Amino acid sequence: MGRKKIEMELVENRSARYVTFSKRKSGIFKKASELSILCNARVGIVGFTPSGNPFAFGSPNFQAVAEQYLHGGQELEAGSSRQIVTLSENPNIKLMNKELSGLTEELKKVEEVKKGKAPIALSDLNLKELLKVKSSLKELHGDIDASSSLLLLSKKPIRIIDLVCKRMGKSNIVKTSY
Amino acid sequence: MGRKKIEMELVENRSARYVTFSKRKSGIFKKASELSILCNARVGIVGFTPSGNPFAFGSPNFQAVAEQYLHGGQELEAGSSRQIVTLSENPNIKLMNKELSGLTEELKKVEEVKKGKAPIALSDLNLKELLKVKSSLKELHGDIDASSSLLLLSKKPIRIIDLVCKRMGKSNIVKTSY
DNA sequence: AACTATTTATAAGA
DNA sequence: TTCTTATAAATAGTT
Repeated sequence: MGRKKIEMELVENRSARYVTFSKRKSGIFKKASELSILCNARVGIVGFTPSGNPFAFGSPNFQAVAEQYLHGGQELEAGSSRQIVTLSENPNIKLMNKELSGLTEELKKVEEVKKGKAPIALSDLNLKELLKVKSSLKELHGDIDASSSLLLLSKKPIRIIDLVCKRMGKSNIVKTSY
Repeated sequence: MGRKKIEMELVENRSARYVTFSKRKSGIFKKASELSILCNARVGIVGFTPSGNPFAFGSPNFQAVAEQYLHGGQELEAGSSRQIVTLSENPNIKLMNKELSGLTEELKKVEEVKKGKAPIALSDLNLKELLKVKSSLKELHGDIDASSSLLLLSKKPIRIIDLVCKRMGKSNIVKTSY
């Protein structure tokens, strides 16, 4: 979509690659936002930049999705949680928080292993990563794991079907119907 | 990008909305795939369709991302896991599997609660959802939670910054730098 | 599912 | 990064 058509292959030049990434990431975020607005869908994107930094996007954000599920949804199942008012009282949310607690437990285990033994390179790495992940999760959506929120809010199972998009070629795609 | 410019608002007509969703979802998946290929980035998308069904996409798939992290990465940290050959031996993977085990434990708790008491509508719903989620997760990427994989593979913490994309308007965006 | 008139996204270049 | 602009792509309305 530019001055020239480009081949669908790695952009060799480093700086050019970063520029391309930046532009296209913005593009995808905009598309996700539009999809969400136009179709009353919810979309979350996570990934890693060319240099390994994580990035994420939510439309609307996960907290809002949860709120919508509790209060706004016109598509709530019969007999569900209309009478529940606060998020923290909702069983779904409680379960999600339990999962986060589980992560915390894992952290403790790793820390204990680390104290008891000579530091292994990988153990150190894991510990750091877990700590980062934990703080990231909390920052991201207040003690609720992102994917857990999304998945638990689902009314139907994720369906694994091949290739959504004929044009796609290489990459592995998980499709769903609606 | 069509015969007419459309307003960025809910497509009222139900069937039209579904058609739009289908087309645009394919579009986003393609974009994500291209971003991944062009920039050597990794991208995961999860969400819900207008009717509440979950959908997901990964480029490359999570398992492949893990493999790349273990073997192919030219950007591995010094002292990390080059000598480790199988995924199942990798501490990161073990931790991820522990998390899945945690989910299983949650399931057991919910089941026990259900047996002991008269079925509450919400408990039933939660149990079903958890079961679905669990099987979905396993199907999706072999006993490894999607977001956990991604997050644990990260070398740096997720950074929460406002608005990536000026054009975006409403939706909440989590930005990152690279 | 296809077909196009148009609108958008974006590759180069500054 | 940010802006501009020529082009390639995506897609809205139709068939």
